[in-house]
Amino acid sequence: MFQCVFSSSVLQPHSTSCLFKHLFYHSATPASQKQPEPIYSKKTEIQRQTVRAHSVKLFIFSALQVARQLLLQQQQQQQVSGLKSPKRNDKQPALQVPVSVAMMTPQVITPQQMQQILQQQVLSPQQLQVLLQQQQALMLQQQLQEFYKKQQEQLQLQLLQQQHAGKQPKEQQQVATQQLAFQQQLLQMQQLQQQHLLSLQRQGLLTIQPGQPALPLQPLAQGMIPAELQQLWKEVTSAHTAEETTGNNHSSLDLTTTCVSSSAPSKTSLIMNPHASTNGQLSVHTPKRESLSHEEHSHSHPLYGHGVCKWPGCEAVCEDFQSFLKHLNSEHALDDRSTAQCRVQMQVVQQLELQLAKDKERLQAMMTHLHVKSTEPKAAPQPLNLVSSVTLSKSASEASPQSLPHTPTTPTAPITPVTQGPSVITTTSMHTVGPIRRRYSDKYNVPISSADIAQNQEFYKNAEVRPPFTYASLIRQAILESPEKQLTLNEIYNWFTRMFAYFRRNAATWKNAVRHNLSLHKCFVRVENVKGAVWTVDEVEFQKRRPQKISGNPSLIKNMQSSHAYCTPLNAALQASMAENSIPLYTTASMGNPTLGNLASAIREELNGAMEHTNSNESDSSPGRSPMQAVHPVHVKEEPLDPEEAEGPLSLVTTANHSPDFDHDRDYEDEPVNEDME
DNA sequence: CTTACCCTAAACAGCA
DNA sequence: CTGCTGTTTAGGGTAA
Repeated sequence: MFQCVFSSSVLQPHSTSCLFKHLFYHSATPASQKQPEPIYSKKTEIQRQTVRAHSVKLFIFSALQVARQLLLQQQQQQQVSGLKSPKRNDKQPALQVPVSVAMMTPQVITPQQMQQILQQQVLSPQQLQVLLQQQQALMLQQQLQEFYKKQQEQLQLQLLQQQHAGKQPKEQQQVATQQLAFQQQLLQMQQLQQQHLLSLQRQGLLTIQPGQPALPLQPLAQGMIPAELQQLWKEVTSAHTAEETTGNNHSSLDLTTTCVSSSAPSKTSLIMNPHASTNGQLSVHTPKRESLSHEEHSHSHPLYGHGVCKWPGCEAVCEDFQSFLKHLNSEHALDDRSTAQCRVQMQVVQQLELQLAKDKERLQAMMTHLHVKSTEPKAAPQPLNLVSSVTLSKSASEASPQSLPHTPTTPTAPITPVTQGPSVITTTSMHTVGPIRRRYSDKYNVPISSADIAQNQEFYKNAEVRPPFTYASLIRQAILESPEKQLTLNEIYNWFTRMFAYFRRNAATWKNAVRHNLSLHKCFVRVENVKGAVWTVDEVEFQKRRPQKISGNPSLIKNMQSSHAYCTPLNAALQASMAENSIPLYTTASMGNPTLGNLASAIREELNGAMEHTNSNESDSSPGRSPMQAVHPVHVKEEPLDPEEAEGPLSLVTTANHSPDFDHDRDYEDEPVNEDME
């Protein structure tokens, strides 16, 4: 698999030729910000620009081709999966959605329509997913075309400027050219990053085949100390704002804006926001495109802009600021819902911060690459083997009133903790384990939910989101995934930390819960072994609990639809927000299917599994209930440092009730976990 | 309102 | 003594 980390992975692994062009593009980018050549004539510069333009052209073209290819693949995929494809259009890939939808969506479905679709549940989750894919593909295409246009304009402008500058003294001209080139390079990077995000997101949608090997992850802030990150961030942001204010290269920025804004609304309103759907407020939808493009009017209040309440998922229209305040106080008072939404937002921020850190590092690598040619072999491939979720804990804005004393024994910056390293390994091993999973899935007739756990493990492995499974089912899953169908307690612990980022902290809490569950539930049998004691699953006993437990599943359905509870909406909203920001859930490369569609389908399948179980008493592996349903006030207490486990603040989910006061400065480094016990 | 389920917390015992 | 493992109890939340 070839994947250039150079922020333009639109090309990703699909085409070698694309990759070559892609690399050509990179190498053809002007090294002007490097040491200026002694004789740096205008001609040379123009030649370079021409070459670059050509490369960009190639790049765009091939990206478009790839986009088409992907669309075709999707179509095939759909056909395989039995979805009806009404027609196929060569020019414009046909939206393979029910006619009612397709008819009103010649191009991009509006948020309202999305919401409507979702509400009416016209589509199955798979169909929704497909729809989303297509929407994204369409948008990508549009954006790429736009990007191409902008690039051309930009280059023309550049050439003009250079011609004009030719009358100036040579030195001045040289400096100006270099500055321009560098600035544009920076801009391009930003654009490419956006492209990259988008493409990653799309890829996340596309790589849903369980057997598909996961791509290696990016390092998050490998080798970068927070200060550096901050500095970099400053640089980037200042550059960005400078460009925005000058408006000089605004054309290039437009794409970025469009990219975000155009992809935002649809997904947002699609997934997010139980609230709006329940309140029926979505009818008054104002496209986020406006509110995102310029923020001038929203200075007064971060939650108010363009006459719309910007509370996540609200979008209620408020005539003026006063009515907004009224609305804010009435609709978003301090209640459970708001608290939950706040938690969601916190997680979103957390994810975004992570993504930001990651992309900053990528940007730096790119800049480094462009500055110093000698490092170029190292720049791209190096990150591939590394994992990113590390700094999740670091930049995490988790709320923990008492977060201080938890600093692990290794408070240093972004190490690649052992917890992470293995996570990559397990990513691949996960897939090798696939057959095993399938085996017992078949064996226990639980292909759906069990597979869901497994599928979405790619997501939970990296996202610090609480898995919506009970401890019991997770333990069972862990044990069943083991070759011997038995695990020691410590191995179970390791499985938890390995498979779920969420369990890389609060060790004392969840470990206690694990032990508690092991002891409490009859389905877990302790077996004395030569080496010690191992835990096994008594499947019969486990099934016995199911009928009782299953009663909780319809509630989950209800939760999903009415969104009263936080658990599922939390995930969905999180996904939505990630999607909204074109964030590929920050480990997209490695995550098989962290997408809305998959999550939705996973949940749906889980529900189906539950329903099936209700009807036929067939076995099922995962309970429908979510631990998140219990949102307890947590009595924060000092946890002893566990040399083996990551210690951190209590999770956002459990602590958010207390304190919206986020501690951004704390290090949440995970401790190395002794994995290789198996 | 009751019941079942789930979660967290915590006390406690046994063992290395 | 400390830490891990395992058991048990208590209490709170959710949902049928």
